[in-house]
Amino acid sequence: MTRTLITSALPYINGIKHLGNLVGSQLPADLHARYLRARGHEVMFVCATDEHGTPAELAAARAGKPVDEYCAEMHEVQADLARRYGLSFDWFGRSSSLENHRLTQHLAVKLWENGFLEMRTERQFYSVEDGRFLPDRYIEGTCPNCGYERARGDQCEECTKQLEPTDLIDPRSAISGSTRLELRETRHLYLLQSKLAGEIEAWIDSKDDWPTLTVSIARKWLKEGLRDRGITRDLSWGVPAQFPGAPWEGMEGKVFYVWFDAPIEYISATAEKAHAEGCGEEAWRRWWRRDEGADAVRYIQFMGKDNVPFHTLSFPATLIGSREPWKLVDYIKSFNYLNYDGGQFSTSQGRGVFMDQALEILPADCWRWWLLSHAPESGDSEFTWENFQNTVNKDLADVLGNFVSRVTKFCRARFGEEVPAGGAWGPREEALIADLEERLGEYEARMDAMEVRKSAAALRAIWAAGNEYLQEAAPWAVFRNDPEEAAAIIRLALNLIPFYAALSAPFIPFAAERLREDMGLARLEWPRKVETALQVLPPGHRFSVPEILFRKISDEERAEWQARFAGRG
RNA sequence: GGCGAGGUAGCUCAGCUGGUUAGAGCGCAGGACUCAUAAUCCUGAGGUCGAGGGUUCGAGUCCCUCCCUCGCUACCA
Repeated sequence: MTRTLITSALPYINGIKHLGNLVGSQLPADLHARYLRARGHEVMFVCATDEHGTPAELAAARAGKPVDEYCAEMHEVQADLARRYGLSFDWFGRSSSLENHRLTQHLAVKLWENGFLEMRTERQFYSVEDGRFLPDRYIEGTCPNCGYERARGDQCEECTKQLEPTDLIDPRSAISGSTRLELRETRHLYLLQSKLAGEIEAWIDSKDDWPTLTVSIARKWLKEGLRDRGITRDLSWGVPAQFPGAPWEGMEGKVFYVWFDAPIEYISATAEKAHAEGCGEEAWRRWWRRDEGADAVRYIQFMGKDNVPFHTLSFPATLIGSREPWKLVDYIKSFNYLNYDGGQFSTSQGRGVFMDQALEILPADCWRWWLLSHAPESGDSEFTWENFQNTVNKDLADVLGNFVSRVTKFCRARFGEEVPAGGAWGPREEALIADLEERLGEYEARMDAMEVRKSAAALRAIWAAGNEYLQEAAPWAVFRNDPEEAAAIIRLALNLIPFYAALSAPFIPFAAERLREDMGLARLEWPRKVETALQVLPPGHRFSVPEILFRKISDEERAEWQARFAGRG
């Protein structure tokens, strides 16, 4: 049996994510995980909150809470949202876990021993009033080029000129506005990516099946020359830069950079699960250590395009440089951005729909379906309320929901709430089965290839096939003269419902579960053969007519939501 | 500025290594049906494939120039 390891980019801890974040990593990862499990694969699907870094500290300060407490709370909020969206993580961990502290320090030590870390002294702005060193982005001042007064230390947003913080006129802290800034010396560990560039490039070159988006981003960085990267920061919240249980001379009071420890959490999260469940170390190591079975694992990462450099370059550099047999990613599925109604989602402006708000107005499956069927795979894609309304109403309510409705209600009216006996399938049914067999093959091929939008289209076509069949077979007309034949038609149509539920579960798990229950089945089986699958409900099998599976979105609601989420500014 | 991605029907998007009249879904128009969430099914009308040049027997697909959008540019994550 194939074992598949799936990781989704880690959502950052400082707030609730918007739908663009969801569709860029966690949701497609969940789709694939659910699909593979249904096909009988052993899957390990892990995710976690990414909890370190300056923004987490600042968000905690704004909330008036200690950072560890803030992170613990936000982790629960995100975990709860994940559950409500049906994200089927085998483990949803925390990058602040003990496991991650240990492993991050372990890997750093290995890198140090192998000569891939170096201590360097540099000068950096220190804000006396904030009591902290400031990342370039957190320094504001007047742009020497265009005079814009709110230019950031890395770039002026007005004239797009690249800047150094020292270029700024009247530099001040973006956090407090304080101008008491001093250049102070500080020492940091650097990951010598330049020494590993050759190995990384060879590794990237061996991946001939990766999406162009993934590879082109990685190649670009390699072409420009992989630079060494500082992996420690002068912060208090994070993985202490020290040896496991012992100080690291010169690194006192420093923590590892969030981007160094975050991807390591993929591994640590698997260990968290093993420990939480009282399993031995081998329970997680068989997924991650090539010397302990991970060579038989296919490892797939899902992420937005902004994460690609870290997953194609710096994280592999960490693992390769450790000279330990860690599992490297086999396939990276990356996504572009989802735009919102002609612009971008904006957390600061409250523009667009956020994960919690979305669930206030509609069930998770509606969002899952729209987002996945419009996933930004080839380029940035666009969310509009009109498109969303049309898609939900047409695909979910009319094509799928109404199919279930018309079949079950017709059966109840003519035969009662049980699968009718009598009649036999003829050429029309054989043709449908052959057609479905082909469509199923298409759907599976798309899902195997992780072509998300095309998978959705293939699934929709399977739903539509049921309506086409009913229209042609017209059991309501046949019933008048030949109730037996009508019974055979309806028996087949009823059996399409669990068939659809099984195939649709990766996309719309909640609706699939309701259908399973209403059709009186203990579990849904992925169809091996269409003809067999369409006989799981035998004559006499009881069912109940489902409630409306998906209600429609009215024009009034659409208009109201459009106004509500337009944001300010 | 540099680099990357993209600009294809009203909308959201497919179009692999260049090859007959450029596709899908939605929307729209007409028809059929009446079991169903005023649902479904069938048919149809819509595009000088961002602009201009070039290569070729032949280009949405390759080359050049230009225009527009978005992203990245390594200390936001």
